[in-house]
Amino acid sequence: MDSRKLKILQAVVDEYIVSGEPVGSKAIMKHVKASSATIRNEMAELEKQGYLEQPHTSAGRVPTYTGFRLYVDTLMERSSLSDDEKRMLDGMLDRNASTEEELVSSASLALSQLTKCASVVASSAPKFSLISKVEVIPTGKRMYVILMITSGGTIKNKVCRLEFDLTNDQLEFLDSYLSEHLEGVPVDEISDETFENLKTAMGAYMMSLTPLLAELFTLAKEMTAQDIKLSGAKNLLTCKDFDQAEIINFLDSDNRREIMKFVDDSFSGLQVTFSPEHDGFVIHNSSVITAPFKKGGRTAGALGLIGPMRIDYAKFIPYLEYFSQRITDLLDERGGAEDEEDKR
Amino acid sequence: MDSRKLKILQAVVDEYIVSGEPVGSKAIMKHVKASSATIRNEMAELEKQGYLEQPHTSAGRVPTYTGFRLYVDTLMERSSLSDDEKRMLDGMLDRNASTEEELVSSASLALSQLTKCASVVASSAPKFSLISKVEVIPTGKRMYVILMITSGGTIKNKVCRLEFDLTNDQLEFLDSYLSEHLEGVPVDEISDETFENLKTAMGAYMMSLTPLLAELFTLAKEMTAQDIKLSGAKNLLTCKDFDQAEIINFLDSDNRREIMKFVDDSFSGLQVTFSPEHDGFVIHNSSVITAPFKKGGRTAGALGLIGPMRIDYAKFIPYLEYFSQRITDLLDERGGAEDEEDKR
DNA sequence: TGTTAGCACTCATACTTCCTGAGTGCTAAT
DNA sequence: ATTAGCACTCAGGAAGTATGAGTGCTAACA
Repeated sequence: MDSRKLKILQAVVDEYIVSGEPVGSKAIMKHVKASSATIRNEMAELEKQGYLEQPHTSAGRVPTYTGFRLYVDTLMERSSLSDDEKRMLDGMLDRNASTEEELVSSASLALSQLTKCASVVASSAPKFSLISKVEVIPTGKRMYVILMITSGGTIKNKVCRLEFDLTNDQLEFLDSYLSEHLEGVPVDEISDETFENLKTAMGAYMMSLTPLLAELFTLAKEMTAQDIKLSGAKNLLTCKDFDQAEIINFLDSDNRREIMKFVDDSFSGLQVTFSPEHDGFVIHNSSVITAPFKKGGRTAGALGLIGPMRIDYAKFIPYLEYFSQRITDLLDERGGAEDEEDKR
Repeated sequence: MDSRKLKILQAVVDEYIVSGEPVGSKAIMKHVKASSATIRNEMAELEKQGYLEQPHTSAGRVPTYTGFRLYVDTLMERSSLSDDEKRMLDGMLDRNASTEEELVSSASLALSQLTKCASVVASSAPKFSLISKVEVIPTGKRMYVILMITSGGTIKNKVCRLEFDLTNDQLEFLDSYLSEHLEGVPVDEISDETFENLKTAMGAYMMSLTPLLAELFTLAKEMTAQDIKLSGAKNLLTCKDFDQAEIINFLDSDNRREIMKFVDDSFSGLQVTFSPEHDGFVIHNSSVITAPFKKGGRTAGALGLIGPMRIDYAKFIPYLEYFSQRITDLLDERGGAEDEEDKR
């Protein structure tokens, strides 16, 4: 492909990103040394090739997603972060966060504020962490709380109501059995089988304990469930590139499902995806940028940005990369010791 | 006030609630035996008295909030629930909910779906409950989880990172001290003073434990914090009676603060409030209906509905009342035993 | 004296019509 | 291959024109 044509495409995208309006041949003259007529000819060809399109005959051109693809993959000139910017981004991270979740959330919040887009955090973290504590705590007549903590610092609990009160014997037995057989086990290795073993091991106590064990089991499942959190969703509502009804629909729907669609691919590295590339992503005209972050050398989750296709990639991609890098650093810094312990 | 005039006002409100358009004199003729001219005269007077207003000269009348007030307080004919309706509402309650929160949430969700309004749950429950368990659990190098459970079944935890690892001695001492001195104490009696006492009691351990105690203290505070949960907020977005920008603003803002404004008054009994009556409630043209529910004879929270002023009060108020009654029943049914225990 | 029929008047809303200008494609000259 | 020039297109705004629902007022009526 002609180098001038590429330059023109780049110019169209650049202009479109800032203006949001179809770009005409005259506007391109600022970027490319050629007359408007020449540019028009080239643009007509770019349109034939599928990189541009015209909303209507007498309007300028708008990039198609294929055009954006080419732009993001090869044309775009990424701006690198100044020290000031880095400081600013650092300042928005909650370095005092005591949990991974809080740290990543603060990045997500910052991103959504900086970009006026929605931001998402997808964690796959629990998969690699071990159960470090299971406890059953009585909290009232026939009420029990099951508490589970992983080495990664995730804590969840479930309340369980039984038909009968447990005797001290039962509780003691249960407690010691659980700590003996579950602590140190990777969360994602808890399976139906584990559950069955557990039930039979309970022997005579089985009948009364089954509902409790069932809860325990679903709790373990919930711990491994991929957690997805959206922040700044309202930014999408006020974004004029989107159809409001569509956004409302999205916010209403179980959007985690939707978001999953692209999260799975995101763990391998920075990725930009456009809605038409993801069959059936509900928000038309949107793009999603994701960057994974690591913990102890392993991918622990991803940070993402959902916005219109017309987004300042050159600026926001570095933001995203910087955040994911910082998160990785911070998690390693503080997490190193813990991980060692886990492996013991 | 003339009985015919009241009838006319009632008719205007009734019509307006279903149509959402200004109501003209002809439309009223269906409800009141009088010519349109007479009705017009009466309406002119109702306007002078502040119950109605005209968007513009050649339009019908719209009730003012004073008009709505009169309607809700004295004019409206509440529909009583049929057995079928009751069954339907019952079916939407999650009777298997193991916590109060889940139960009330299910009612809130149901309400928002039935009414196409936003629904809110305000719980003041923790105020009356006792701490039934405090535990500090080590979960990794220098990482500790503080767990707190109340008799009401609320469970919260906080992660805390210390500068140094605690010795077994310290942990043991802490644990026994906490269970001895905090368990059984009403959550809302935890004060700065308690905190200070705690610190001095720690004696030699104080230095290392202070950050942990601080977290413990804020955790206790969080337990008493009034919890407010909004569901079905997107219904407000699609409601044409509202200004979308205003709603987005509301959703964006810390709306709990806003909602607090009327929640406080709501615990005494069913209440309908209109936005102009609440100085500065962000959503113009809205009304809020709240109904308290009880637990063990004491108000434990309130269920609320936020919608446009033009809302089917006759139908929705009974819904709300029914739900809050059912919740009260269910909580007493199952909670009775627990409460006894609490008082012990 | 209260009620009603009739009529002139108002005004938001919707529909048309017209205009403007940004932008195009094509042709002919360079 | 590039460019100047020109005729053409068409979205979007401005201005004008119905339409009709609804009003207030007046005068007649029971």
